Amino acid sequence: MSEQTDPVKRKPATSYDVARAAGVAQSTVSRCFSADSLISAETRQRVLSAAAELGYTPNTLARSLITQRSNTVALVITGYTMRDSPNVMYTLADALARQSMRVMLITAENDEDLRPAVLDLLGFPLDGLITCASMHADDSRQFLRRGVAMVSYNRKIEVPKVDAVLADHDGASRQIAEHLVRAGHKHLLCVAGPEEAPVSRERIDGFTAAVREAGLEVPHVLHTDFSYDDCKARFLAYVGKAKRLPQGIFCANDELAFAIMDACRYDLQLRVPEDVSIVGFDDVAVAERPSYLLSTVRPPAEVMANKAVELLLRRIREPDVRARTLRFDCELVERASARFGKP
Amino acid sequence: MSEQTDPVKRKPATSYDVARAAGVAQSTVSRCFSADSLISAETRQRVLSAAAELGYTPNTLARSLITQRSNTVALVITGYTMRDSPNVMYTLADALARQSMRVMLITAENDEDLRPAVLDLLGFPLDGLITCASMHADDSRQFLRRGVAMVSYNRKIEVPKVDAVLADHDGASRQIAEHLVRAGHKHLLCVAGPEEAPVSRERIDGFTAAVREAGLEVPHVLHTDFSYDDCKARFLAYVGKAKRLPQGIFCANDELAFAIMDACRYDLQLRVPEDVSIVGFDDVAVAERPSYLLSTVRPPAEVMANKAVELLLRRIREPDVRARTLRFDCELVERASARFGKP
DNA sequence: CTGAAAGCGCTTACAG
DNA sequence: CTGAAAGCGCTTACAG
Repeated sequence: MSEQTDPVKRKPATSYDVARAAGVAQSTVSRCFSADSLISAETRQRVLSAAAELGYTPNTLARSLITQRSNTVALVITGYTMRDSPNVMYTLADALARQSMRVMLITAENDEDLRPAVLDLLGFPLDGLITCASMHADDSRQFLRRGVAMVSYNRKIEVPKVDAVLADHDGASRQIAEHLVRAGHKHLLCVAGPEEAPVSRERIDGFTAAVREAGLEVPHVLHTDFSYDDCKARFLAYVGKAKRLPQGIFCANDELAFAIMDACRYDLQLRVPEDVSIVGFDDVAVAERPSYLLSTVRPPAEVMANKAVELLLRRIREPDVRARTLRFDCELVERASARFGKP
Repeated sequence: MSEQTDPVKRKPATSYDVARAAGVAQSTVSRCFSADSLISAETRQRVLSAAAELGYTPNTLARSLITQRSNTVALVITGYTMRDSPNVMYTLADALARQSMRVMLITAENDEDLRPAVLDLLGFPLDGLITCASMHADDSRQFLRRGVAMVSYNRKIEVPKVDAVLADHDGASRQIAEHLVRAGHKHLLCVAGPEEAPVSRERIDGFTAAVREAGLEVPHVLHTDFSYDDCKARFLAYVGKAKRLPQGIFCANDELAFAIMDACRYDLQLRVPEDVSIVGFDDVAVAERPSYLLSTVRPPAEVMANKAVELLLRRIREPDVRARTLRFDCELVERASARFGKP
């Protein structure tokens, strides 16, 4: 039986192996792989070619242990948010990668399921963490205590030293309400996610507050699990036993609005917007297609994601500056699915 | 000026700190945090409460360095795939998390941009890597050489010891072709992604091969950048100067099919499927909505993702078993957008 | 410019 | 059951 080493099982080469091959000290090898070290061109050349020969790359884990920088940022996100706005996630990950940060992805179906995975991360010396989900204040403090910089994306957070990037859902929802009221809609309906979904809640609250302030009857809120099917079913059930059809429907996001629009058109044979105005939120790609032409609200998601990364990097550099909350205006996108009243 | 330590800047407690607080050796502390160590209940109790007091969690980096297991798997995925099938990514990440694996996310807009980020990862002692993008064979070998288990998701890969999980795009596309031919469609068109997109190519190749074998004229292939707008524009331009309209259109994915359907209905005033049959691929959620009712193909994406993780774990345990390629049948989903001929 | 040495925070034989 | 010691693979003062 030969002693040939199988390349698959061979352990990666270390700086000692390279040092031996190049006839230098291990510390010299190390210097060749850090940016600003004084190394003679000739030595560097020899070391680098020995390294290439052995397929050597410095072990970043060992490096992190000693530099106390892991160059790793955790991205915490629920399955729902990921499926619903994959682009937010892509933009965050991409912006991080461009800053030479590694991205650790923490995901689970909802905030509660996320928690064990998040806590498990306490043992990993992260440089930073961006959360697109609501975290327990206690958990956040644990991370802060370990020196992890934190930024919250689209979730309010009341923990000191945690920055936040928020879309002004409240303001946009109020504008929608005002437009619908001004156009003469009297009977309004809201279609929301689950009771506890924070973004949905914010949007619906803003809308109903503005309707109340306009002196109209406060709209009924239909809660759903955010899915198309559930939304459609609940809406049809609601309409079935309601005294009258709503004239305007505000949905906490575009997917809900599509379900409502389909239900109105294909199940109830209503014309949109002649019989009913429908408004969504997010401006996903499908919204502008001719089959929907959904009036909606566009939060500046990419800008916000890039800003979140910027805030995070700043906080990594200066951990003790006061927490900043950046609030971004959303753009109203008026299409054919709703009658809006101009001021 | 007081010497009060700011909790935010305090370095995380180490096992030595806990040992001192509990009056035991550092190695004893370590034992309390590994599963199957012999520790007296009393000692463990004392150590654990000291640890809780200090907010101590073992540093997984240091642990990995010594155990040679990082419990980390890299997920390599392009922006396109991520936006197009966020659910694949979620399923992969979730399955990994359930196996107590950490997930490192590597993303970039396309295969080429992905490369630097992937190579950067060579320095991180991964346990495994799942790629949803095409990797250079050389790069794959570098990982294998470092003992990283690899699985390719929906990309053929010819490197030994790399497992693959594939949908049978070829077979499904051939079936679509046969159905369209049998229903009497003579003039067919294919709408593809970019020339080099591997999944798109596989689907289109299967379709055109079957059409050729059926003795019909080989369909023209319209290449697009996968975006709705580009697809629509190129299609309308093509139709504008074509001698006749195609009777059946096969699209490499559902998004392209939606663009084609909208163009047919709203720009060309054609009826679907009376004037033209349209078929997509993927069965995204929008496909079954009443505004589209798209006939399409459903690859068992969740099953495949779970299987990919299963293969990966198996290969982590047994690095040297022969490479396996699992090919999954897709389901034809017949809706209203195409006339299919029954055999 | 280069080397010898200490140390990052752990795990794990090895004794006792 | 517990402790002392070696070592995982690096970086970085400290000398020279």
